[in-house]
Amino acid sequence: MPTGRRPRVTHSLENVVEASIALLDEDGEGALTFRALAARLGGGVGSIYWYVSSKDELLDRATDEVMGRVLAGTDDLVDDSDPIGTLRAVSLAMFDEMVRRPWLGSFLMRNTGVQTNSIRLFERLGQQVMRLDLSPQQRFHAVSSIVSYVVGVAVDMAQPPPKEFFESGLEPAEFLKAYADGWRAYDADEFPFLHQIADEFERHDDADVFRSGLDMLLQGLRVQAGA
Amino acid sequence: MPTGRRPRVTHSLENVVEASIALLDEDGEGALTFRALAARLGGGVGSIYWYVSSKDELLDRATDEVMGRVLAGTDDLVDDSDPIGTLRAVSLAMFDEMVRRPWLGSFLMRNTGVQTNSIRLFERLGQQVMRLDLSPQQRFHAVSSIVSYVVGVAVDMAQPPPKEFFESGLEPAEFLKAYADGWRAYDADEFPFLHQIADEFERHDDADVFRSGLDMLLQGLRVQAGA
DNA sequence: CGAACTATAGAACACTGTTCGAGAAAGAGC
DNA sequence: GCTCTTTCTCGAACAGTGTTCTATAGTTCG
Repeated sequence: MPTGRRPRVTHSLENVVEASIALLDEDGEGALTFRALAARLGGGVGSIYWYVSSKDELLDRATDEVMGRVLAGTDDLVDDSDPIGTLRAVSLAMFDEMVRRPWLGSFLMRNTGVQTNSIRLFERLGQQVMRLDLSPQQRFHAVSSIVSYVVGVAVDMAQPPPKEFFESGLEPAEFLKAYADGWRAYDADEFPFLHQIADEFERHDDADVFRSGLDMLLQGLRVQAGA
Repeated sequence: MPTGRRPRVTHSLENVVEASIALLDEDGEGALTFRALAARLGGGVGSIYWYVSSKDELLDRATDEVMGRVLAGTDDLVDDSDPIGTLRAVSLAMFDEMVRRPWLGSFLMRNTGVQTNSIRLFERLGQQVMRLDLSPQQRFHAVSSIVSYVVGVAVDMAQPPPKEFFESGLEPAEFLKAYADGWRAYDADEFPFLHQIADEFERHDDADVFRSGLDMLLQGLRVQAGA
């Protein structure tokens, strides 16, 4: 029984990581500060350092936690009879999670010492590539490239729309149009590609773009494996 | 003639951007602070805000400046008779610059409103893709994917080696080995891929990996274009 | 009960980007 | 020569950050 004063709060690593993820989900990367986190946990700033030795470690732990969920969620996507199909399915699952949590991309693959689940995902992709007729070096290159591509798209999506978006309260579609109009403002003779592409960009879907590039990559892999 | 007191310094946007790039080159992203920048310019902190309205803009300007140099440096790489070869050459030039300046990757493609040269590079890639037999949508997807891949690799390389590297003063090669040993410490049955790959990783060259993935991507593009 | 350990709390520190206002330098008009 | 205006410099001050430190509350265990 507390002796009258406000009772002290008690934390745990799970609590801390969970609250961190919640803050990141709600308001993005900038919302995760030790003070905001402490307030959410109902305690003091210093306490967090009992469980985590720096903000970097906190971010790594949060990232690793959601990567763990991705890993678990892709368990039944593994189909050993179709390695490339599995590569595709797992990559798409990662993409989905990145759509759900745009902050993920910024921290992915930062400190593989702590982010064990990222390594597990790396391994999962690798095991599929092992079923293809490739040299170890080719396998290493293939998985590295897929990861780089996924991370690249992730970074793209991690960028919040400029603040003008929030200020002028435009719909996402309208904002896309405004962006495309920015391209159309360039000189048509000097920038033919920008003009040809503006329409596509205006009605594009991130998932389509992602899938398209992924399929190019996998097609290249297929050719390399001599299928 | 100054009246005895220390004479005032005079700046320019070029000066400011130049000094920023120098700081970034010398000690990385963390070294660029307004105070360090002011000290280097021999003036006060406030003056910088006359030329630039925020640190984000400063970073955008610095990034755009070096992208401009990449753009200029790739002028003579353009070979209209070999679109895919040109895509490859331009991408490799970007990779080279990212090796030289690891901080580049972190800021690439952040604010296309300010980073005009990034758009020009986008256009340069696009014009090559326009020579292939593809739909506008396919072209848009192709260039976006290449850029995502390049940025993904850039981000990989932007990560400074953990501080243990500086502390223990290891050679780069030894550090790579230490990293590979970390992989070998995982259970061999559960992580067959990690083990098969450890040797490759230990003696890998970033440029090889980059080229390999790029070629996969371009091979996929070639197939799509029905060549 | 008392000692040892685990864990919490919040003030204090060093550092960041940014704002602000005072004022110096340089022209423009007369 | 003198003003008035504009352009630009400067550094103190502010709000916010991650991190460190120390006091101390709660718990465990002998």
